Amino acid sequence: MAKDFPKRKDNYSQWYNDLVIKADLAENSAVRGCMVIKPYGFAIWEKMQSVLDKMFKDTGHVNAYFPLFIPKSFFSREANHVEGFAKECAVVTHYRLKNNPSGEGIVVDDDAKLEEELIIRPTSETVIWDTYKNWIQSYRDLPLLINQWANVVRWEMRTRLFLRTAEFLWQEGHTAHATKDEAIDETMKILDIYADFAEKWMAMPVIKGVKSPNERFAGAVDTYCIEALMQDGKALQAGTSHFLGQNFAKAFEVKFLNKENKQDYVWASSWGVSTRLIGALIMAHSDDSGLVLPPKLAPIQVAVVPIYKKAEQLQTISDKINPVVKALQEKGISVKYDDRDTHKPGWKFSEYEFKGVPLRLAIGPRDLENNTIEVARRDTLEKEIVGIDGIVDHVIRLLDEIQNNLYSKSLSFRKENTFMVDNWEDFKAQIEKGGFILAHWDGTGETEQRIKEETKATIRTIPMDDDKAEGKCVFSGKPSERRVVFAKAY
RNA sequence: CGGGGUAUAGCGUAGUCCGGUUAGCGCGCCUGCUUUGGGAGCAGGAGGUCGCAGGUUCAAAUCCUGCUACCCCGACCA
Repeated sequence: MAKDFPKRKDNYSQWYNDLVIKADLAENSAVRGCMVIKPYGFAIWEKMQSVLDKMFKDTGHVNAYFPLFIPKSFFSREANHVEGFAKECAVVTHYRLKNNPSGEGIVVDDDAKLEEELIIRPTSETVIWDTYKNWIQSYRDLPLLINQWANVVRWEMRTRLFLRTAEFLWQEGHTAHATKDEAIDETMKILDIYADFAEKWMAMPVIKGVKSPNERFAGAVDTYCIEALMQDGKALQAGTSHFLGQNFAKAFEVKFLNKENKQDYVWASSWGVSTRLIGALIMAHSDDSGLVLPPKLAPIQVAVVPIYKKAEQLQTISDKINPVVKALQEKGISVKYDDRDTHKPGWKFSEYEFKGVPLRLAIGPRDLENNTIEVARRDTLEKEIVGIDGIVDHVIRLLDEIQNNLYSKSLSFRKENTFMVDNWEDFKAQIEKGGFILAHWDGTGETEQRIKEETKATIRTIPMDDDKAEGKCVFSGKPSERRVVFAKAY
């Protein structure tokens, strides 16, 4: 399986594409730009979902579901919004097929043309705000804190598994608030949740910040994001949280009576993360031996491989290991005891290694004799023989260590690939090599555009945590009040 | 959506330029025996509308036209 597997340094995008396919995460479908998420890949998404869903619910959000189809007229209500999405919408125009009157097959029935075309949602702000209008009359109806897990469609020109597909799965939160401050607080709260999730669960360090106007979500007042650095030196936007101001409230006439008995427009936020996170996860940790998964999101955390010659030997091993498997499961660890006799141990080793299972235990006749077990960790590819008696605690400790190790490795990588740059020549040279560039920017869209044209690099984010330090724009030399993060991006 | 490339068994490929036996090979798959601590060995076997649709020809994987999908590079984007 890992035979003929490309190395990252030779061809990074080939490496990624092959990894997704060979690790059995997803494949291309019969429909252009759409993917089939296979069980192993979907299991990662399910883990992500369950963690995020709990985080949302713990902060007072509830789930609901809004329709896949959006009437075309809804879209034109918010001018920036429609402009941002119009070019990539799939449109339903008919509701019936019929047998081809002049031959084989089946054709669209022209008599079944829809009065008004339906857009397949690229995002749900419009249909949701059209609904919220009916739900909100008074400040007592606020805040409204709703999330939905859904699929959306954006007709992308160029697609890549997980990173950009025409259809993808995500969650989209849509909240309504009585005051501006409350809506901004919500936007920030979610950004913190996303950053927490990325760092604590995905073991992937991120920079929190705000997008420049050019990169802002269509219809938002401000777009906040978490931005991660991939191993090839390109940036990946991993999540976004938008402060929508009163833009959608005004577009959809969502007003409420405040405590002073005055009509006001509702303040809003929206936020989302998608199956793109799986792409981020893959690129953050995996190596030339295949996928590497952080224990907290790995569908299988521990694989156990018995080594035996005859059936009665397997029985002896199973008798020895089953209590261990059970004890691990009782600690909440997902263990796969792989006693299939259709594959050999060496084959299984390679399989679990390539699929990124964090820990592998192997037990054979020698171990039975010595009361030991072999432990192999995926992150370092190290193996050790340990006594079987303390194995449960050892495994728990190791999983924790692997989780932390992956995070600190990613963090060191980011530090080594983040550069302060103060002149234009250095900027151009460094962008070619990749990484995050911290440079001064004069704050204008023109400069941002010029830099993009000359180097392909964009402002990934204007960091929130940094200390401000004045300087001169790396491109124009005009005054700048802070450094921003430049990079080439996915 | 523009430029370039590719499409032959589940996967990877030879053959295509220059049309002509039964489309060849490796991996995988099936059966049997021997194996099993890093992707086993030997023997036998199954598996092909040559991406799809037309056309040229006595004859098409091979030549021509159209279409589709994927990959790379651009523009667009989570």
